[in-house]
Amino acid sequence: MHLGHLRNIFLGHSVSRILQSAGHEVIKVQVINDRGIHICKSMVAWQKYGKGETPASVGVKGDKLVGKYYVEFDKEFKKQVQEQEAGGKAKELAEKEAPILLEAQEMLRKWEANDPEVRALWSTMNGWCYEGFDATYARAGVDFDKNYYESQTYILGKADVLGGLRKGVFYEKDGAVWVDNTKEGLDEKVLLRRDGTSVYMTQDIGTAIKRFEEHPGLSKLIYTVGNEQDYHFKVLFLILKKLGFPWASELFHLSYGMVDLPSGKMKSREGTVVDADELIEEVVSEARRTGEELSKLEGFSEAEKDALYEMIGLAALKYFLLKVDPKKRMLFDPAASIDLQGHTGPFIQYTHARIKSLLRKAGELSHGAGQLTTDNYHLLPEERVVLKLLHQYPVVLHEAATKLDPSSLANHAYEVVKAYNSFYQAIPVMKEEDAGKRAFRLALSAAVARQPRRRCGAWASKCLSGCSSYGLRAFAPLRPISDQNFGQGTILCLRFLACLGHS
RNA sequence: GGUCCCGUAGCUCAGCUGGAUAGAGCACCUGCCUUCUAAGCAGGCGGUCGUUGGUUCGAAUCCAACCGGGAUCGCCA
Repeated sequence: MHLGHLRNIFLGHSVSRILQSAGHEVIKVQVINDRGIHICKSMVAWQKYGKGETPASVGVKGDKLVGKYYVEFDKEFKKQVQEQEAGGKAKELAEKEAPILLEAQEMLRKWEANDPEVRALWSTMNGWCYEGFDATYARAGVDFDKNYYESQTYILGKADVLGGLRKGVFYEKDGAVWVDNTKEGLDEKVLLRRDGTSVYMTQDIGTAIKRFEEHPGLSKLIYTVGNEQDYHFKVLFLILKKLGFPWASELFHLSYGMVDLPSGKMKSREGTVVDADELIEEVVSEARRTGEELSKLEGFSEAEKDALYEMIGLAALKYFLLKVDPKKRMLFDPAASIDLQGHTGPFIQYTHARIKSLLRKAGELSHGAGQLTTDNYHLLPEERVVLKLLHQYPVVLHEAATKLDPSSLANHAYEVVKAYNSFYQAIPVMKEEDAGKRAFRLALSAAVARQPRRRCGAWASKCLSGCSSYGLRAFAPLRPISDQNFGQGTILCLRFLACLGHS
C-alpha cells in the first residue's frame, strides 16, 4: 500500500462518516483486485527467487513481501528485454516475448483453468496481502462492511451484456460485443471479447447491478476511484443508463487526483512509492519526538503516551491528505506531511485538549454552573467570530455531504479552532468575575470542542438569536440537512487494486 | 489530435452558486510564557488571481480563445 491508497481509503472513509453525520445510512464496500496478470507476476517472481520466504520467516508484512516480488518481476523483465534488444530484437517484440512474462501469462492461464497448485500459491500469497491490509486498516482506523473479490465478481456482467445485445443496446462486431457511445461524444467499447471472456467493464456492469439487487433501497452508489479512471466511469454509467436501469443516474464517481512526489510520479512497479506503513510510522515518530521535547506528559504511562502519539501522528497524516480538494492532484511534501504545527490535524487536537483541560478545571471549581445570559450580553469580537463560525457548521456539513468533499469540512474545523485560539489567548474564561459571562465562555469552549463530533450549529444559532440585536442578524439562514439527495442508503465503494496497486 | 481536470504569495493550499482593502499554513523577520496547555497568540514581509478578449454597475469567481501542467482515448485493469 502506498500514499495514493491512503488518499483513497481516507477519502472514502471520511465521506462515509460525513454522510452518516448528515443522516444517511452508509454501507462501505471494497473491491479487491485479487486476480489477473499482476498477481501472477508476483507469484512467478516469488517462485523463482523467493526461496520459500514467508512473511513470518523474514519478518516482513505480507502485502509488502508480495509487493517486493512484484518489483523483482519488473527488474528481471526489464533485464530480459534489454538482453533481447541487444540481440537485435525490436523493443516491442522483446517486451512481448520476455520469458518471464510468458511464464506469468502461463500462470494466469493455469489460474483460470483452476490448476490446483497455482490456485494454492495464489491463495497463500493473497492471504499474505490481506493480513497486511488488515494491519494497516486497523492502524489507520478504517474499516469496511463488505469486501468484494474480483476473482469472484469477474464472472458477473456477462449475462447482462448478452441481454443488452438481444435488446439491441449493444452490437456484435468481429465476434465481440460492443457498445457504441459515439452519439454521446464517447467512443466504441468492447464489452465481451471474441472468445467470450469479460473485460474490466463487464464485471463493473455486473457488480453495479448486483449491488442494487442486494440493496433494493439503495439511493446512491459512490465509487471512490482515482481520476485516471474518469473515462471508465463515464462509460460505465452511460451503459447502465442505456440498459434502462432507473438508478443509473444515482451512480457517482468520487474522483480524486493523484498524489505526486517532489521527485515525480509514484510507480508500484518500480518501487518508487511512499510506503503507507512507513509513512505512518514516520509521522507517529515525529509526534513522539515533538512530544518528548515539549515534555508535557509527565504522569502518563508509556502505553498512554504511545496511544497519544499514535492519535496525533495519524491525525497529522489524515488531515494532510483530506484538507485538499479531492479532485485536485496534490504534491506530497514529506516535511509538511509530518508537520504538527499550523494548518494541521494536531493543531486541532491541541485546541481540543486545551478546551478539555479548561472544562475539567471549571468542573472541579464548578464554574460552569452559572446561568447563560446571552440576550443582554455584548459579545466581544473574539467571541463573535467563533460563534459565527460554529453557526455555519450545519451548512458546511451539508455542503460536504452534498459535494462529497471532506476538505470543506476540514478547512472549516481549522477556521473554528483558529478563531478559538485567538479568543482563548485574549480573553480570560475562568478568571472572569461575571458568572453569566464565564458560563457563556465555557459553553462556547465546549461547543468548539464538540464541533468535530456533534452538531453544535443549533446551539450557536440559539445564542445568536439571543444576540441578534448586536448586529448578528445578517447570517445566512440555515439550510436543513435534508435527505432528499440521498434517501435511505448509500453504498460507498472503494476500488482497491490489490497489494500491488496500479503504477 | 479528441475528451476531461488543473493553473491564486518563494512553497503547499483556501476562496470560485459574481459584490467592498484576495485569505491561511510553511519559510523569513519582530514581539508575547510569575495568569486557563507557547503543538499557541499578535504583528511584519510577500500576489498585475496563467495570458488575452467578452458578459456585467461590478470578475480570482461566468463565457471564449490561447499558453503551461496532468489524465485518458486497449478484445489492460
